[in-house]
Amino acid sequence: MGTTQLEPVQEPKYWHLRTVLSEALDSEFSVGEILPNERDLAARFGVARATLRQALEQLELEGRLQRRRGVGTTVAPPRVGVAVGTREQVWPGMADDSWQPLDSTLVTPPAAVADALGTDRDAPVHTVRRSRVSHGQPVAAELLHVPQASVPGLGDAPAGAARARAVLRELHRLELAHQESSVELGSARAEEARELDRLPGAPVLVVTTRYLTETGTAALSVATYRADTCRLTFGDAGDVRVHDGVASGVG
Amino acid sequence: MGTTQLEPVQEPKYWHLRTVLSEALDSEFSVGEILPNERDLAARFGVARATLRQALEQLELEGRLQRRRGVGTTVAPPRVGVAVGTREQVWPGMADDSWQPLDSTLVTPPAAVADALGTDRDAPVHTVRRSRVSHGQPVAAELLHVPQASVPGLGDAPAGAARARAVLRELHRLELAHQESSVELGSARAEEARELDRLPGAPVLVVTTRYLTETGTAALSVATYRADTCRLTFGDAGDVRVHDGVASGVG
DNA sequence: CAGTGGTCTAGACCACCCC
DNA sequence: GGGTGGTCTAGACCACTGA
Repeated sequence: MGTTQLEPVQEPKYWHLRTVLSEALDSEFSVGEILPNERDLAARFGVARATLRQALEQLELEGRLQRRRGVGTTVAPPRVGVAVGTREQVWPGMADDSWQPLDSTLVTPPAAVADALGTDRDAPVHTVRRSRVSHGQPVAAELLHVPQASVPGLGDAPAGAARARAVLRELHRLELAHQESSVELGSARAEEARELDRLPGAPVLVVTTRYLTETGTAALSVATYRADTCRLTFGDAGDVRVHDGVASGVG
Repeated sequence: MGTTQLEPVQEPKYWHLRTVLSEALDSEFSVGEILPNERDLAARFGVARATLRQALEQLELEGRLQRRRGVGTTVAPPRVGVAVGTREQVWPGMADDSWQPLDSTLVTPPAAVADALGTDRDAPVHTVRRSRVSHGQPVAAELLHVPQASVPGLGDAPAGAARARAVLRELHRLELAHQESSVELGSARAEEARELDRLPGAPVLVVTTRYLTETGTAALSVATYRADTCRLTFGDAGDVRVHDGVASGVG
């Protein structure tokens, strides 16, 4: 990061700055290293702090940087690939323990959930909260909605994680016919942000999955993944990595 | 949007403002409607324009608003679901004409592409540019990398779209064994931004797909989708919509 | 406590669109 | 030209971290 001044260009300053910093990250910094603080960096490049922050925000969005209040800005490790769809269709919580059940409640769900499940709007639904951890860091928070009708044999498990596991166990008795997912960009609400160790509004990838039996929708999962640290993989695409931290191409 | 003042709360102003505006959008605006301009809105809520803009940025990220310089801010339609992975595996450009071939060049690719393809770093690769349109709007730009070795029978098609189609046609002669994809957040570079009718840095969903034959990687696709307008669907999840424009849950 | 990133302000000017 | 959103500034204060 030897350069001290930005040459005048016909390109927004923050965008040019992003490029300059990005190249500096490639060549002069290693993962985990702490960058100079924002006030120093801004002065060094001769821009206002707000402008510098715009560039840093871009780089954070791209998973290149990690910023923590009171601590500083560090160089982020490459995004972790998290499998969200494998070739074989399985119930949530079956052969896969990257998810950890937290608790479960029985409530009448929001209208949108009832509609997606195809149940009556006042039909009770078990909502199981699960958390996904990868490399020691929380990467996703999930709400799994299971209509009470899908798990009629559910006993009286004690509240908390035990009850969540009981719901999943009952679900596994059904035969899964099909599952379909969608991915979109969202922003973390207060509660999710806390679970994911981010601030409210942090960008997340929202994965909505519908689990279908022959007779209808047996469960609906809404999982929010940290967009800064995660790369979602489908069909075991473990290690495809092409772009330079950015939507990429032939440079 | 009757309210004029924000009650003091222990929550960032822009975040509270986002919530207020979000509710106003639900109840008092319809798709396509134009909001008051930023200066007026800021004054109406008694905040600086920068703070208001922070709230609008959130809502735009969530696909609730669309902002265009020189025009104004409008209420966005619900995100369109675009299929990126169907149960059946097919070559790009086969039974699916939502993609439009633009042109094709034969070059030695960036090292990252060569590595992902498993070819020598100096091996020539056809790079096919394609564009995807949905509901009359461009939603994605793709670079499809096909090693020359994958399409040995390629004739001398004229440059441009014809040549791009020829590459795809040759590719279809191979037998597809497997395909794997990953999705991550990125930001649009200058060229992609132009193709997608956005500004540089706009958030995009980057879908990287590897097409495999029995003998190795036959092609590599890097597609960037507009994150504000698209919901990517896997396994024909056409119309699952649960959250309120946000990473959602049981309110 | 000092130092960090996060929020917020009140202004200015620019790039773009449409009339 | 007049109006829009996009960029940029120079400052202030707040919330959080860790020594």
